Amino acid sequence: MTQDVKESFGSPVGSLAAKVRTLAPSMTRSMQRVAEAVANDPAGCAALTVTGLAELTGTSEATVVRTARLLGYPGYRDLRLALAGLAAQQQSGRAPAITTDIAVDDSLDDVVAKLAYEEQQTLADTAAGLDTGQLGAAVTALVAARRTDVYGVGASGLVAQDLTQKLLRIGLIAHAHSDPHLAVTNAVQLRSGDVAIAITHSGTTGDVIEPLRVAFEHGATTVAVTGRPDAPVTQYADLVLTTSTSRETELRPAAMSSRTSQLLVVDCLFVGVAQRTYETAAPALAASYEALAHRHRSASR
Amino acid sequence: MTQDVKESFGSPVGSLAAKVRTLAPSMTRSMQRVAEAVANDPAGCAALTVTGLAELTGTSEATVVRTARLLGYPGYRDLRLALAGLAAQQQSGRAPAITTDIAVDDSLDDVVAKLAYEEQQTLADTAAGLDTGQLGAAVTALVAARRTDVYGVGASGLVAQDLTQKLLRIGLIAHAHSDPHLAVTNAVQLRSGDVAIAITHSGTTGDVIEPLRVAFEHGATTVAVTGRPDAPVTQYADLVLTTSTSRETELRPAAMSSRTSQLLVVDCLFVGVAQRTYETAAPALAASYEALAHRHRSASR
DNA sequence: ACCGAACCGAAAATATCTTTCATGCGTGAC
DNA sequence: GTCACGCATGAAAGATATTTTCGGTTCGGT
Repeated sequence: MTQDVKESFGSPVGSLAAKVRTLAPSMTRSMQRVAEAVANDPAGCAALTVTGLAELTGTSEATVVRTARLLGYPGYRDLRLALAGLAAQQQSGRAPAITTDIAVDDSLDDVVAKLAYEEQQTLADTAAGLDTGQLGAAVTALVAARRTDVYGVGASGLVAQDLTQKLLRIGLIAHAHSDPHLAVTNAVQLRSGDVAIAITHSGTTGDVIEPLRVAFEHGATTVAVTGRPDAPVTQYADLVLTTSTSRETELRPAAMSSRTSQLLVVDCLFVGVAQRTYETAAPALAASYEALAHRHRSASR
Repeated sequence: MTQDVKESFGSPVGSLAAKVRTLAPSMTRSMQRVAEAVANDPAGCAALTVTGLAELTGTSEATVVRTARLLGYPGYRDLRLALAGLAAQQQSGRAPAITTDIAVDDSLDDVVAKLAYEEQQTLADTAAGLDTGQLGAAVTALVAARRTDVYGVGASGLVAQDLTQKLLRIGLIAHAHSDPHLAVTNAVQLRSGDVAIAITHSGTTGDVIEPLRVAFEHGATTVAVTGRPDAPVTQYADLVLTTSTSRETELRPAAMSSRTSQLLVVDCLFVGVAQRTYETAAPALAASYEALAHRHRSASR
């Protein structure tokens, strides 16, 4: 009954800060000012009218509305409701635990705690921002695919491999490509009914975009896993799965949190596919487990 | 209509319901209808305009506003904001109810939520169980090492590669080996002052234990990253970093959570090393970032 | 039955939000 | 260096939502 609450606000409430971070790069200066104000003080902004917020940020009503739209709400009115919700949530939940960045002179205990906390944050943000519609469509495509190619270079290449490893274990035909030349030559083989997945945080990695483009033009179902839903890579993507973007700090490159985020998306894809193909996936998983058993020495007790 | 539906929730919700009850006697019939609707379904009402709520309750806008005033708000607008907050709180209150395993017939929304939750758990467990003494010793060894070899096969192989990628970016000499033969032949080259790291969840993977043993016997500082601190692999490990082990379920192989756990350990190692070598690490990170820039297409705007 | 008071909703008045459009600024091409 | 183009931006018009006003209606008391 009240299950569909969050839908009526346009999007999950908790993810606003994450969404601001994700979309900030694609915003204009004025819009960024508005977004920042909103992210910094949800409660305060919820109390303001369009005009008020426009004055506060030194912009115009139109800009405020545009920002609200970009954040996924039909208009400012709805953004405001969401903000009110956020504020209430924030207030009821205990201290937001605003930890500082990792510093050079932090103790190892601090490092461990902060890293764990930040990765947890990343997971929460990703889960909140993931479009299950797109995810479902991607799963459907994967289940039906004759073959699946996954493109990724650098840190994303490892995620690509992780995905293919998993898919192979449940009997799907999947390959990961990190060599851009081989990726393109393989992409040419793809056709309708096949799936191509590009993994790139920035969404601008040419080495990954190129094979996806080729796959796209050959009629394959193309999926982009990226932190920038408006990046070039999405141009050739039938489906876009957005990973979260977190503050990058000197000691903690973006690669770190984007990897966590990408892996969650990949896991979701995998579990989704495993569910749909349960009849074959379950025995396949068991079989691969069995096959590996002899490579393990018996554990000491 | 069920008057007592929302009793079980926290004070904020209860307070509204209580206020409605308290004030009900002093309300006129139409106002009671409005108040009741609001108390029964805050979320639903928050989505409605004055006109909408008036129609829903079969009354007029004026009555709705009057009711809002009676409940202590300046007008309907503010009541609506409060309702949105209430709804959000209510929603978040029921969130921690995800304790069950992922089932075949779970919706994708559930899958995403459960996976994120479980991985968050895994991170917390890992952070709690990590021995910072051992971690510090491992960091010290890495910083001083002439070269570092990392062994891992299967999913752990990707973690091994992740670690080497990171170490390379801050100027350390590191290699990942997933081919057991090559791993052993390379391990022979190691000597005192070098570091060998074995990554294996079960701690029983022969292909990984063997090169670690060789490295150990050649005097290298050996580190085991494993979920079983008493497994065979630790026999040849000077230092043991324990990853957390979570319940394995049919649709969620252990590889999934062990990977999350291993990656956190690896990140901690990396940041630890980066801290200690900050003078050289920071510029090296910046340089590698710079070098990659030209491989990215300019972002769209 | 008549009076008065309070309730109520239709519609006007106001506030708020949204859209449109002209302006100016920056950017890239020539 | 200059020009043309596109895009961000805010002012103001237009649309919608909220608040107020006001007259009709109901109901209890006399």
